[in-house]
Amino acid sequence: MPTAEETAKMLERNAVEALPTGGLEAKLRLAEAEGRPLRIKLGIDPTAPDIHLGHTVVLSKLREFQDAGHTVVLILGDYTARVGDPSGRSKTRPELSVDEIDANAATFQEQAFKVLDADRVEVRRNSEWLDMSMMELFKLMRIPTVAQLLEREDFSKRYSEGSPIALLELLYPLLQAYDSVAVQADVELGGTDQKFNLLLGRDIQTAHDEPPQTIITMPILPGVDGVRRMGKSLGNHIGVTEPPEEIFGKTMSIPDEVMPLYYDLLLASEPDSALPPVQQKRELAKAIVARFYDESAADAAEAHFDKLFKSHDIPDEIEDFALSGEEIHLPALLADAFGLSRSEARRLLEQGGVSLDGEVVGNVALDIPATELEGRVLKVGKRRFKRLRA
RNA sequence: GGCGGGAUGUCCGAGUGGUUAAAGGAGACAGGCUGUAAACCUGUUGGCUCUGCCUACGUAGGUUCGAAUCCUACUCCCGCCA
Repeated sequence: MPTAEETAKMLERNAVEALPTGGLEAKLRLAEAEGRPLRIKLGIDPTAPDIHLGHTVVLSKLREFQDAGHTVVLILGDYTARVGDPSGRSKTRPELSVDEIDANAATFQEQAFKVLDADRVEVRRNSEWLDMSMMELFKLMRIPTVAQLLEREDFSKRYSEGSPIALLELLYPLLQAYDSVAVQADVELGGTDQKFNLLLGRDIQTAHDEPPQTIITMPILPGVDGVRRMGKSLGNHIGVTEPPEEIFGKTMSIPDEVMPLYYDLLLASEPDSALPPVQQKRELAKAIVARFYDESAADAAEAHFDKLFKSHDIPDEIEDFALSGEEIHLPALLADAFGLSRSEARRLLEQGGVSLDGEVVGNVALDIPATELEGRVLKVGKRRFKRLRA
């Protein structure tokens, strides 16, 4: 049985900050003394339907807590999603409909269980308690000052450059903080961008005569561009439910510089420096696929990758696309098959980005009889394929 | 409530009556090089029945041969005063 000190050290591995210093260890001792598991809180606002690798950094840390015998309280922020977390944002979040939020919450929960142990988790929705009375809200609003809120970098930046900040956004941290009161959190996790919100939770708990939580911030995983944080709205994410080939391919496209970070945050290991970089990245990509699927899927994804990008072959399975009509107008075909506009299709043709059975199609003969296209493989760019069927 | 400033393409941002589908940058896409990496080079980046046509500079009108550019109203944002 590891001591509280050892456990705390293990759990604080690769965290950016754990505050207050020694707080986690004290919480662990308390749990031991009271003979109960700690309640580890994570709040996720279901603003987008899918969980991506960025989320899994924090989820994996939660898993470690679970494995150490503690309870995870996963809060689906169905109520806060309607407010919109301003953290790190340069503009107000778009408003989501209740239906969207519900649908997102459902898939989120399901996907979170790809990482979490379903037996040691309590799933809550913050609409359970945030639909509060004005008096309760006033109590919250007495605690932080306007100056404290405006000092945050995201707000102060927006304020100084003249971008609007809705009063509601100022309120967001309070709501998240109140979640900690509602679920009696011992520890709360979040990305480094959540530090303010997490710390405010401590003040709000104290004001409600509850012991303040310990907070742990985790590093932010950069997206496939290697620069900005991974986020669906930034289009640089790798979703955990994406097909194995996609996860593999997207992982291969990350810049080398962030590879060690990916290894550390996603696999809790280091790249094998004896291997050439490309091999290191392959191992990374395979390990990530294997984590969300299995070894054989990882091997298949790698094989698929090689086929496409090493031997410039076509993939084993290509979706069929039914041709309609006798004479096929190429731009129209491309537009329908790949969801492009016809103008876009024309440009691609001009630039040699379209090929049929491996042969580049220029923009000369734009009308082709359907019979000539039957069974041929249409390719756009490097990785979009359709098999044509008359 | 009063006064002043502002709203431009995916984003940022130039443009104050006439080759302006709108400079520049970012992003994205395609091609080259490669390790489908990054960097770098080239091209493209509103739509279409595509050597032309249509639609676009917050919204709706107006002035003019001609408007993103001038006028009026409205909407929204920012600031100052209260």
